[in-house]
Amino acid sequence: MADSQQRLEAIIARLKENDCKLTPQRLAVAAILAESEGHPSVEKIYEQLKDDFPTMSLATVYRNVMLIKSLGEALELAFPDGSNRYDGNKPYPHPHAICIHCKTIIDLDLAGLQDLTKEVADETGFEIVTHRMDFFGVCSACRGRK
Amino acid sequence: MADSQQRLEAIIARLKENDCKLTPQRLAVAAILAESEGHPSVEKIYEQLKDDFPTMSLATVYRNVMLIKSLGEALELAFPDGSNRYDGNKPYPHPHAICIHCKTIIDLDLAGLQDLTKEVADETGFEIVTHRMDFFGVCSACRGRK
DNA sequence: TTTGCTGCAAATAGTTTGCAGAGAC
DNA sequence: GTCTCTGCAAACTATTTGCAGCAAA
Repeated sequence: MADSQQRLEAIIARLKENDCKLTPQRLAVAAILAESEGHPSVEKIYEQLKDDFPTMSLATVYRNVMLIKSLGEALELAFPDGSNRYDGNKPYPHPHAICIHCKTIIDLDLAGLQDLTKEVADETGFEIVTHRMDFFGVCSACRGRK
Repeated sequence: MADSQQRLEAIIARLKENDCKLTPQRLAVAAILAESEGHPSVEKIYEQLKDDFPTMSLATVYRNVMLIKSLGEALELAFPDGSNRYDGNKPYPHPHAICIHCKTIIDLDLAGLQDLTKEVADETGFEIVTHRMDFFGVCSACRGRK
């Protein structure tokens, strides 16, 4: 989609801004993050790139994902099972629905979220900076399959 | 508080139910989880127990925390930075507010949560089983300190 | 040319496991 | 007495780092 193309350009712009060199490996990682098809893990990104870059090292993927994350252009989603998945397409916090069977992750857009954040701020006296909201369940496809 | 005493008994009951032996180490871990003062990490639990059980092994803490968690009597809170903290006092999913400076974790009770879960179910077709909701920010104490 | 990036391999951190002896029931 | 649990150490996994050569600007 055109959307991911725009995201890629945004990430590249941010990299240039910070005087980072645009190596082929880095651009490839950025491209996958920009698309974020299925919210890939580092391992997934690595596997996707191995074909195009046979000498590609896992460490390089880690370094570039971390770099892009630290520039605020990718969202890290850490899960209790220790797996980390990334979203460079919507790099701001947003709710997800995760299927506990097929591990599919769906982005959500919830109306009540703004109010909820305010409620938290009022209740706790916290200055809320960010949040993490995941709903775990069984997607309709997996439910049919069972 | 009396609350944590009750929780401890509930955990012990569950352990017996599952034919688990009540070793002193296991009871000590259960007691700390029942209280869950500050939502302790495995490391924290270990440190608290080292005085009473000088030979206590970290592995034993891990094993017992995992056991109690798997019996549904403790909630695991995994964070992006890789740290895990546990709540055996309220072992069901509930929202938290986490101070990004002092790492304090506060339990929340949000009115809008039920509606939100329903909204997600309707929007996605998922059968929601559980959720994870954390708000990160700066607590009033840390804000004053700055 | 300069500086940062990559690939490799080794290091690290957090967690898990195998095993033999100890202890709960 | 039986069978699970514990402590220790080793194994493991995911991630990070040091270094020498390579490549982008």
